[in-house]
Amino acid sequence: MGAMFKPVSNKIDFIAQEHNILEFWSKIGAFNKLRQLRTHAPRWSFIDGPITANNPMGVHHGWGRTYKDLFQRFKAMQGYQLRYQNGFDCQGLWVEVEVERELGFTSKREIEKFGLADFVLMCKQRVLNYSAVQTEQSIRLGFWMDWNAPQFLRKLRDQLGEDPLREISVDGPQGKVTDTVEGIVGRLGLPELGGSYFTFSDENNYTIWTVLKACFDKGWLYKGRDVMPWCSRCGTGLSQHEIVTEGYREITHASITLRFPLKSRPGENLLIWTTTPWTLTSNVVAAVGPDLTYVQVRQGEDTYYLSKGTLGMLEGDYEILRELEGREMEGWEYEGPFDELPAQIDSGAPDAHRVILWSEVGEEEGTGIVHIAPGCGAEDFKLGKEFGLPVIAPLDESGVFIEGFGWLSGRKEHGISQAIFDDLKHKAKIYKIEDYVHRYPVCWRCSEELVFRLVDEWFISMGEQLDKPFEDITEHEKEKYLRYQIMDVVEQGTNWHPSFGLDRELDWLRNMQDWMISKKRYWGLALPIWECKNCGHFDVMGSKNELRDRAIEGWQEFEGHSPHRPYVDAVKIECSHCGELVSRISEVGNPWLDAGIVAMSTMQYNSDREYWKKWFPANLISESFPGQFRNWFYSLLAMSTILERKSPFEHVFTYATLLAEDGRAMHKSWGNSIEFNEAADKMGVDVMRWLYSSHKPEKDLLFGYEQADEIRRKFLLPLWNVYSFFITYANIDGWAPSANKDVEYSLLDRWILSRLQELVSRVTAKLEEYQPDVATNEINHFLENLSNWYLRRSRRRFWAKTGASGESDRDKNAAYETLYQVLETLSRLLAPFVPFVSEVMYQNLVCSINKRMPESVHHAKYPKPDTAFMDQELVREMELVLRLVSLGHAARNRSNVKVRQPLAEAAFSVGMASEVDVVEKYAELLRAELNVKHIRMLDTAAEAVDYVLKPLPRQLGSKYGAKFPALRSAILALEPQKAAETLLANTALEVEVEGSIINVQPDEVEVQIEAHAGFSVASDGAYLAALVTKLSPELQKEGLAREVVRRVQDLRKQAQFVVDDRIILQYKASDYLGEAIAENKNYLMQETLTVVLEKHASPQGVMVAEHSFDSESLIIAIRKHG
RNA sequence: GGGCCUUUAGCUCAGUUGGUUAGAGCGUUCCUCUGAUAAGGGAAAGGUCCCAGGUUCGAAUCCUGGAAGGCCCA
Repeated sequence: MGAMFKPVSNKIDFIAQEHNILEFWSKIGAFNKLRQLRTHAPRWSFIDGPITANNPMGVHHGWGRTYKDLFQRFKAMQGYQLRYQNGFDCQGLWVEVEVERELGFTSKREIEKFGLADFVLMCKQRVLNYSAVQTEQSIRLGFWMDWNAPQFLRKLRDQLGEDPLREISVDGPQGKVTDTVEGIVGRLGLPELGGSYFTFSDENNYTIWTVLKACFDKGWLYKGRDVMPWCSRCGTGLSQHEIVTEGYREITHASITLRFPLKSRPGENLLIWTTTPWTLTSNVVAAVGPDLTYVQVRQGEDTYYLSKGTLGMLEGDYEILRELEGREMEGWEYEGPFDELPAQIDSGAPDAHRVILWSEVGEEEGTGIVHIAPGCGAEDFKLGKEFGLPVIAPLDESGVFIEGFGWLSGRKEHGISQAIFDDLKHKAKIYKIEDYVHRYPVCWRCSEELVFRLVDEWFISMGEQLDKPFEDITEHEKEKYLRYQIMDVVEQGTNWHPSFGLDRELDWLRNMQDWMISKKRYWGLALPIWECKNCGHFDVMGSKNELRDRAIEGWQEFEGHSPHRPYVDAVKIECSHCGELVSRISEVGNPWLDAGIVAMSTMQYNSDREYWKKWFPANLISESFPGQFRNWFYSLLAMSTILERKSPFEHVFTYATLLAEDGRAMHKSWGNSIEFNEAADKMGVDVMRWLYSSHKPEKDLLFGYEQADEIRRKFLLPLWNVYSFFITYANIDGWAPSANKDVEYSLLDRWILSRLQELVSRVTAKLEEYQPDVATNEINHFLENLSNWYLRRSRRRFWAKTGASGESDRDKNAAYETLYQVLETLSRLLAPFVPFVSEVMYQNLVCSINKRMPESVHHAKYPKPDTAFMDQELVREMELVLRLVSLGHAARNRSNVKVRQPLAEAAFSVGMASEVDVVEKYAELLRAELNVKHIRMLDTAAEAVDYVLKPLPRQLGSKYGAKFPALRSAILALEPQKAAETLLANTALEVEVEGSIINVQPDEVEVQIEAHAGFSVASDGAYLAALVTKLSPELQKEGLAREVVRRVQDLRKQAQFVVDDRIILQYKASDYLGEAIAENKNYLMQETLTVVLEKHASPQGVMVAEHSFDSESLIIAIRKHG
């Protein structure tokens, strides 16, 4: 017969094994075979949110990618076909910034000098480079996707650098594809090339054109003039999306309080406070709260106006002259701090300087009088419009003062504060200057402090924010406003996990401003807007063809290039209004357009609508929730709504933030960060994946080695040990699964099999409900049952000598059959979670035996619960047994008698009559586990001295409701012994409550019993275990014999004997111990596989050991027999 | 100021539709097992379930208000 399973070591290097499995998958083409196997299967659609291909991926990406792979594998095993298309996010400032850094550039001017064509090329190269890196890392994680070969991506990167226009041929799924290098790069992810999608692909860019055209047609696309956050280093504005989270820092600025002298009120001043002194150059008016109370105070010669609530900011003593309402100050004219500047004079600002009323003015900081510069702040700008004020915009795009600002012109805004203070000091305008700490916006890419600048940008209109609940929005209003269309789509077509995601998304939609889609940069979507400088009309191109048709100049220059700058900029069209030659606007697109279009572009919306219909909408998308409600989820929803008014996904699975083990964000400089590759090398990815998928997704995950180690010890090793145990003994016995399933299962077998089916059913349900954490909890619990109860109590059955008796052989076969079934099922059940170790188990348990089975566990079908094996009563009974066992161990602990010492008997009591049978039914299990000779119920009459009745609230409370307290006290008032006896005899108890008789059932009251002394006792509620601790000489000697057995086993281990090696054992023992050995000779020989047992004056063998214990002494020596 | 989330043992976290004795792991102390062995098991100590009201026979759980922290938006 010989071994049928591959031998398994219990000393296992999981990480090396993972690498072997990766090789195995690659050798047999496991992924492609899976796709072939499911070619005609029903579809399950997943859209991957693109990962930014700008750096190696981190462990936080590992978290998300584990979920993606988990759900994909689960669905594949359930028999679905999937698209398996990974996505890379390619365009945008984050790539530009890194390339700039590489080139050592610090400004936009340097990029333009360097040349846009080459710069854009380098951006593409960087993306190709890191997409290769991330592909390798993802493969290492076990993430099955339709990956491009990393070496292919690297080759394209290099060829692009050599000559982007050289023609090359590459292999695609449908054959060779020939194009220029740039052309191939632009077609990555398309059907003819396969592999990951890249948001820089031509298809992706042109499909966005389709969306923008649709917006244009609906009148939702417009050019707006607004004051917005601006990074003067990057030379671009930041959208609301970009600034809200990552964009704020605690920063200390010098704040200034200064006086605005009032005209025609000599000696009287408004007191003004600001943290941005440079904006004072552009001051136009001052605002007060109409309902706030203001005071005029005297300090020395001068008097000041400020709000009453801010009096605390004054320095030194003051005298309050009068109080007045803000509205009384309306129209007061004042002298501005920079009225001498040409910009002020030319704009007419000095004549406009006056007090206006603004209800938003508060008293939390400053003086309650707010300086307003409509060219320097978003709210200021809005007010300026409202009041028809002059607008002064002082800064150019690199943050330098433009002409008209006197000594300031040509100087940078950054670092100008001191000079302005000096100037104001000279003009005697300063009241005080002090440091002020506040949250100030910074550029999320380069950390430069933002300024607010008046600029022209392009927007998609979200429509008005109507002041009424969503339910009251009319069809007409939805028709008109994109905001409500998206909300409609979200309400009707999406499910969020966890569910609060819905509220967050709706909250974002309710409040979001118009979507700024332009960016004054270089690497990104070329916004397809051609704006006429002559008449102001603009046209939007909805496709490449439309552009070709409209082109009157520059098409040759552009042809053959991806729709990126600078080539696309060469194309000019004729203005459809005035006939003027028109250029494209210079802006590129917001990168969330690139990611948001993928539900359309990657599924061939524009090229094969039938294909798109098959896969749209996605059944699932999944990303982490911080950020994505306003980013990817939003842009995906927006673009799908614009084109189809349908949700692009049915389910969104979201999860929180990954932090370091110390609970802080991971930062290289804090020394608490772990790189993905390092984690994979040290923890192994099965461990990482289990760590990720067992975490409750909506909570932040603290990732680190301690947790990983715990998972290895608590989950992976026990699993492996059970598996290794099985293989070891199956090989010794030459056992293999057979078709003959006529098996006589033991109670224990039927129990674990029932638990297994329960597990299969629960895990499946929880994965369907997007609760992988609950699923893994179930598995952990099962594994605990399996290794710490089933296997512990079944071991001896596997050791039984084959052929000893028909009964024992049948029992052993049942044990093998059971454990095999459990492990084989587990290998499939666990495959989506831990694809490596489950593959190893499956290969050996299934493929070694039967070559006709699916070649990989990931080709197999997910287990389905077999109700024939389910036995809920058995499961409940075993729960009770486990409880009693635990009490038995506790009683031993208390008595300080070790388990190795057999005891005469254990007596139990239980809370309910129905449970008495369970003790009898499982007596053998209890006996063996607790190492006692006899199991019985506690003799309630003779041994129990005290009873306590415990009315059960769950049963009685729900049955009798408000009567419960009265019933409860009535039961407690009964004579306990008599009542207990009634109940334990399984008969109902008659209780009088408020004049009526209630029949209390035996399972509605627990009976607690307390036992005599003479036992070692442990109890938990009604449950009690008592051990008779008095030892007879026989028991004592048996205990000693077991001591000897353990020491022999230990010696076998040290000698590195195989578990079925037979041995010759020589020993020398003190007298009493000698007797114990002689009297337990058979037991000892059997346990230790001793064939020859010899008493010897000086024991000899390959291993010798000397022991003394329990006042006895022992020398033992072993050697192999035969 | 508004929306969402969180608050349970020293630490990290579970806690099903409300059930009167709130659990796990880590850490600490002790015990134990040894055919899973550079593991395993058990016990002890450790709790105002953030606070205050309310609903209910009964609240960690449901409701209201508040506090602290986080995220998002003004």
